[in-house]
Amino acid sequence: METPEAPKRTRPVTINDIAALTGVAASTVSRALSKPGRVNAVTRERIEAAARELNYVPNTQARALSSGRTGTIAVLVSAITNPFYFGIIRGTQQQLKAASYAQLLIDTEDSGELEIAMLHKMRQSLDGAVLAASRLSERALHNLSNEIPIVTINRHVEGVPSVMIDTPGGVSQAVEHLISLGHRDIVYVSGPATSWPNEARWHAVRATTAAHGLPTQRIGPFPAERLSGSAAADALVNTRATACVVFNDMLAIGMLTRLRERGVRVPEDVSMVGCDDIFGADFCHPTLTTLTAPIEQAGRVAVAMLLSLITDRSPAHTQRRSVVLPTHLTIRESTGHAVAVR
Amino acid sequence: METPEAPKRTRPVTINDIAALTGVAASTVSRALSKPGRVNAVTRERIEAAARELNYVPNTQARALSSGRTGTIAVLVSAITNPFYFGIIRGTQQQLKAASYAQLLIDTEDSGELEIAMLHKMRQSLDGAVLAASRLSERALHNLSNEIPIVTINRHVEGVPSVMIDTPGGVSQAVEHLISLGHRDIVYVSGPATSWPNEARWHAVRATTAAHGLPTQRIGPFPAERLSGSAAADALVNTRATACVVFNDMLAIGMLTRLRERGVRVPEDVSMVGCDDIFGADFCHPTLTTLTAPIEQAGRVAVAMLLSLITDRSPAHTQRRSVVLPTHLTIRESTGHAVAVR
DNA sequence: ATGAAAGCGCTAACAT
DNA sequence: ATGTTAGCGCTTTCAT
Repeated sequence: METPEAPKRTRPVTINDIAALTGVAASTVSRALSKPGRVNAVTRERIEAAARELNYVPNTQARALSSGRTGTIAVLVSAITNPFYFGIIRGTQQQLKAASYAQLLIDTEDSGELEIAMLHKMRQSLDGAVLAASRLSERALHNLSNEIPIVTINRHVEGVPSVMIDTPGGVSQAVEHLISLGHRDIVYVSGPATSWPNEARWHAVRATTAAHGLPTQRIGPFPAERLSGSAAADALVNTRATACVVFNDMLAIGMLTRLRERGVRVPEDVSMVGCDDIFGADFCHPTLTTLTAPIEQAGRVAVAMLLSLITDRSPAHTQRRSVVLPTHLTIRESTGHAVAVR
Repeated sequence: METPEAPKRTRPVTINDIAALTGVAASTVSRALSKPGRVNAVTRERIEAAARELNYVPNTQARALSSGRTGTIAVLVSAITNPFYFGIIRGTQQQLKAASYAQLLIDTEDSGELEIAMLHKMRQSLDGAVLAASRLSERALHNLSNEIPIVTINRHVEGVPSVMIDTPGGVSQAVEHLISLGHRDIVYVSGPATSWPNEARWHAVRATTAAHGLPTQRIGPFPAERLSGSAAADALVNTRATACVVFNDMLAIGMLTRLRERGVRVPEDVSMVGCDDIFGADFCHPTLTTLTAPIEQAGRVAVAMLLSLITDRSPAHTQRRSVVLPTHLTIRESTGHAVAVR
């Protein structure tokens, strides 16, 4: 690395230093560095050489101030503890790094107010934002989208570009799987009432069971946390259902723990399907049958869309407004044949 | 929220607008907003009222450009997939938000080159950095620390403020625990060779076994990933040891999976102790006896130190240069009595 | 193709 | 206590 050896804090090199060294104007240096091609090839090379020699690093603040582009993208997650968001963040990180953007991480703590407040405050220091799990109203999202480029994940609002993970589609598959195992009494364990995907998953469960002429019910809502699993598990036992689809793996893993404590065997007594396939779903006990979501990919795609939104001059209608990523059912140990009688 | 209703993108409000509205100079507005107390109470209130009315949001770039303070702290992690770092990030996030700092997340991909390159490039857009798991040499860290305020986590270099999680101290406790269960042949499963904590943990294992007159050996090094657990597990079986201390939980959980596949029972055939107590250590199978580290707290403390480093005018020697956070042994299912014969 | 000059929004001396 | 004036480093017209 060309790190300066001197430990003393020294005045950073600016384009003026390069200009002085090469005998051109500062504006030429700026052009040579930010839009090569708009400058003579040989002078550009001289400038680049000088920049390298002086170990020049552009000042992003100054650039942002005059150009309006900050080179920073915010990624908003609703609760940084949830491994689901680890995957998202990992995906966005990869894609942003590849495009030389910086990633500002914001935890909205599941609060729509905080979400809008943060975005509003940082609006000027951002080129755009990825909203993973927005709690905002359709209208708020719509307005926001006119203020600053945004892409949502798992939240669809007309006119706002989004990446949807097709968990509802997968849920149908999961329910079919349970039915094929002989289950006739399937309940949906509901996540937070404010969660958009939660509603979608519930509808998918209901539609699929209905198509088979089976009844269904939902229990909850429960916070999507491991600790809430206890309450959810107890509620589940009370229903006397033989199988359940759980809002997400986080909650499902919490339920598994509680069921074990109570001596309810999975899958012998009750089968369970989770959603997401987060870190841990493959090594909990029993391992969890779940809807594997392309989480990391969702992060990558969201950033790709956002950057094209920012960069492209193409008219809005040319842009892909929304993409849907498929999920698939990963069958592990937590689902099995229904027993004849409970 | 005081979000403007108009969806049209409009020129942001500046201090000049406030100045014009209140009839004072822009500099007074600046003072009133950033250092109240240096301005008359009533004019300040008028200014604040106007700012509120116009829905003013300071432009961080401009502020950074002229003041040199960016209000941004970088947090560098070596591999964003590891849940250990999510604990750190959660801690830093909390503390930074409380102090109204923005958090820039950087994944160094376990590369010292990337680490120094990123920091060097962003030096001017940062007020400081938290290095969780630095791969840099002592000298590089020392130099860096003169360029920009940094606090390291789990890496001690003279003159560089650090937060140390006392896992080595806990390791001794873990080894005592195993010895008390009758184990006489304990191996250390090594993490990455470049990892500083890895060495410290190994030394602690060796010192403690030696104090009891017992032999010990290490196997590895292995990357601290779940997949590497297979190789580590196979190597462990070959040693015929009855117990092991593993570099971290990530690797340990990977080993658990492999041992199960091979029909090696934990803890009946072999006992295992991990390090960190990451997400998953309490629900893997069997649940993992491990050294619980105050991960989130480490993140919080690191930020607190960093901010005081940045803010305080107190002379360097007044600053806490280093803090050590204790760990404790959490006993779960993966450790048990040694069998007489293998 | 290049240079000169005017800001971007804010802060920080320096005056008053 | 407040106003005036210079920039911070860069990009961007507008000339040449």
